[in-house]
Amino acid sequence: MRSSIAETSEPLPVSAAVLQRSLLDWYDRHGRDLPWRKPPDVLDPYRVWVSEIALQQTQVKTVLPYYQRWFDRFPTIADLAQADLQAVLKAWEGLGYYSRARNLRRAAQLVMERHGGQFPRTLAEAIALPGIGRTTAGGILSSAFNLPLPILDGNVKRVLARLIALPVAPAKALDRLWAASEAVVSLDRPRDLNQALMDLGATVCTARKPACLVCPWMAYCQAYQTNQQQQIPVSEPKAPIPHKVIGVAVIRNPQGQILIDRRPAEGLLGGLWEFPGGKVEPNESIADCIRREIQEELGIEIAVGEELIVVDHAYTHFKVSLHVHLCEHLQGEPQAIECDEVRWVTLAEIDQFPFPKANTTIIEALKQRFPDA
DNA sequence: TAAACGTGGTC
DNA sequence: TGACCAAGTTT
Repeated sequence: MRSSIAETSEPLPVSAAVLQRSLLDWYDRHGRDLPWRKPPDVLDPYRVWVSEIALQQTQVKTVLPYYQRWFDRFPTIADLAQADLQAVLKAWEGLGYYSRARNLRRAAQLVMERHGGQFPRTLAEAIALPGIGRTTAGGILSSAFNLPLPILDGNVKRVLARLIALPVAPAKALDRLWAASEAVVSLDRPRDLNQALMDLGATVCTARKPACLVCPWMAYCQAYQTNQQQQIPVSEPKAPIPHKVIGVAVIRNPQGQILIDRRPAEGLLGGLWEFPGGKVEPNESIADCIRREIQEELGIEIAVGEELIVVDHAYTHFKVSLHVHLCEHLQGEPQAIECDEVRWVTLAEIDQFPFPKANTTIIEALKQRFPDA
């Protein structure tokens, strides 16, 4: 019994066989040559898994320099499972979305416990691991084991939204997009088909100025055929993001050491180190803010000195201006009140700790200011 | 369901 | 400079 147009309409504008043949032929000639895509890497589920996690919301070019380095440090799932969280975060430093690194390590431990150190081969078992959703699971299993499972990452959403001329934002039509992805997955070459979909999105069916004239799906693309490729996919309105002004302290002691703290394990930049500080309240000076925050967070008194640098940084859902001042420790033993740990370190030691990007900018400024330290 | 969660590149 | 975008998952 068919109940609605939406449920009964075909998921694809032409047969899957036609789409598969044209796309795979294009992929054989124009697909990208990526390390996790060819043997021996593609035959190692661990390598494919790490690449899929690193590539979440992250472009290939950004991931490339991290990829081999990761396996130098954590050659096997067992090595990752046993590694210190701090070492894992240091290897991930700069990639962002640090819950990915925490989840990767935790999932490695679960693979050891549940699957004897072998990455599981079923969708349900893969999705049960932290940090692996349906897209990543499909990506890993199709790539590593050539299983016919659909994916729906940003590239595929855009490609399929254009192919079917989706009239609403992809987030509002995930069921239809998953159905289209499932319909187009090749039974012969699922690995190549999925990789081809992503390559098409990354290199031809791009967000801005898609190269429709060289697209293997030009003749079938409902967006192109109706000249809507610039308007599709429909974008969602985005909420304005707040801008916070933060006072930050570089606190030095008479030995020339600097005080850093480790952020709580979960949440924003969880487990990473930083220079202490906090949000400037209305009608509060930067210096007053820094003194107050350091008293509240670390329980010590400091003297706030000259400004070292102002760092503007944009996160996904807010922006900050870090007003960083050089400070002197006056009295009190630093306590980890609103963080997980505090340490005095020298500039020579500081590179051993994982820091978020905005703080590495501060470290660079410090090294310039104190080149002999 | 919507917000939280990083960073680098482009226009 | 600011807005937008890029191989999403979690809560």
